[in-house]
Amino acid sequence: MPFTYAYPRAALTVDCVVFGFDGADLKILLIRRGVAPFLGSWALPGGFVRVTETLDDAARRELAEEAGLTQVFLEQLYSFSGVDRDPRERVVSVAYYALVKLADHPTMSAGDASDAAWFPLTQLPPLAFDHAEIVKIALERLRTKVRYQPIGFELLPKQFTLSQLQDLYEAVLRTAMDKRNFRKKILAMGLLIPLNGRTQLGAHRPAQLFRFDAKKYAALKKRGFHFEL
Amino acid sequence: MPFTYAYPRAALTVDCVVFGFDGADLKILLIRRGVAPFLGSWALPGGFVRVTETLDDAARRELAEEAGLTQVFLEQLYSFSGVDRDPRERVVSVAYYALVKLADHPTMSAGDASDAAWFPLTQLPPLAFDHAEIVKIALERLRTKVRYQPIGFELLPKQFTLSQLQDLYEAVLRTAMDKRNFRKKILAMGLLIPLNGRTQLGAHRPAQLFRFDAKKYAALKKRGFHFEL
DNA sequence: TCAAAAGTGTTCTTGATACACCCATGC
DNA sequence: GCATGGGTGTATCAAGAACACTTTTGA
Repeated sequence: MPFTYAYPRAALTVDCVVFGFDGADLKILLIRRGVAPFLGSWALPGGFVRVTETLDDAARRELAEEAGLTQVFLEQLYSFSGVDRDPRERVVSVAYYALVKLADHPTMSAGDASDAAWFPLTQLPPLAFDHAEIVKIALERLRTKVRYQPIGFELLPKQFTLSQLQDLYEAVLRTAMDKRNFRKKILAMGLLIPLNGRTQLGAHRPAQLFRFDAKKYAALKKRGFHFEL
Repeated sequence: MPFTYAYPRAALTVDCVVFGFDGADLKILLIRRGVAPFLGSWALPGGFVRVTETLDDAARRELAEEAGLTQVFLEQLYSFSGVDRDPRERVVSVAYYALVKLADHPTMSAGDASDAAWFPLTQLPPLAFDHAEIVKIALERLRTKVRYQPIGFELLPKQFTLSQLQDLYEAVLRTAMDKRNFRKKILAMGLLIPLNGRTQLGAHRPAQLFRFDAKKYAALKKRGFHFEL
């Protein structure tokens, strides 16, 4: 059932850079390709956009199909249009980045995709197409955005300790931060709600758990508040 | 000469939000449509992406064809994909925003487009398609970006006074700024080169002209400097 | 000489930085 | 009782905010 047009058209795809944090390293989710081209290579989850869906719809559908991920933070990143980025034909890809609570999706053994795995950013394998470039842009975006919007919480479990939060920021921004100043600043915003539960983990003093107060943030933002860390 | 594909494909367009500054108001460039749909309505300059060109190429080509603009600051903004955003068929549009030195392109009587005109942002006519939404997103981007990247200079002539620069920031950010503090801060960055010429304008004290030192900025940026105003 | 925009310093307040020790727990 | 990470306060320094008058020119 062919579809014909008066002028040639590029194919349209979405690709998703999915970030996760395991408490130590920032990681991204890759899928091993089961079809040519780049058969057997690692690639970003993604695929063709259907003519009946928006780009956001397509990105969410691909995340669900290829990685079993739903309900994740997802934001459009950039559109990539190099004329030869796909060896088969002209393909324009709209890239997204997603943030997932790795601890909540335990071990995350992927969906129906042939093969999916988390890679630390420092140990990425060679990637198909121009996906290395897309990852680079996504990382830049994450680094700048995490500083002035409270999106870091999307990478942590709903309940987290201040040390976990600081570890996350240090991993994303690749900088060491002073513990007292970090706690002072983040608590001064009044966006973290202390919970009565506690965490024990290993053999140490239990830490206070917090959750991010999204409603309060939304209200403050309307009144001109700017998150910044 | 039809082109056929196994699956239906969306058409792909680019649309450009072109900002200009006349010394008092921030303006955008609109084109009056000469074809259906929205015949006679005002719309953003833009058009279909050819299968042989990148998105950036397409945006620059459309700016040249429809508005006679070349050599302008141009940056990809966001991709819009509402299923019904074009009444004819499925069209995905990649939006760009451009900054032009309005004073250098004098009166800017447009290119070969049937009709082009500059509108102050406060007095925009109804726009075709979802272009009002695109303008809104572009304006948000401009407002956030102008504060931490030196792109404001793209809207001023190469030589400008500090008052012109401050007027620009006040127009874009819609805030009043203190003259002494503004000058102190911007000069402290060391990115403005004072010129020996002077401007006279009306019947007042001449003002020192400056130009932006793009080379110095590039060098500083590499060493971790962050522009911020 | 007047109107209009250019230009210039200091004080105060606020937020950022630097820094070291005790606490609670499991082993 | 010891190893491990959790938790806390102050003093200093830098940057941002507030603020009013003199200068230069053309008309």
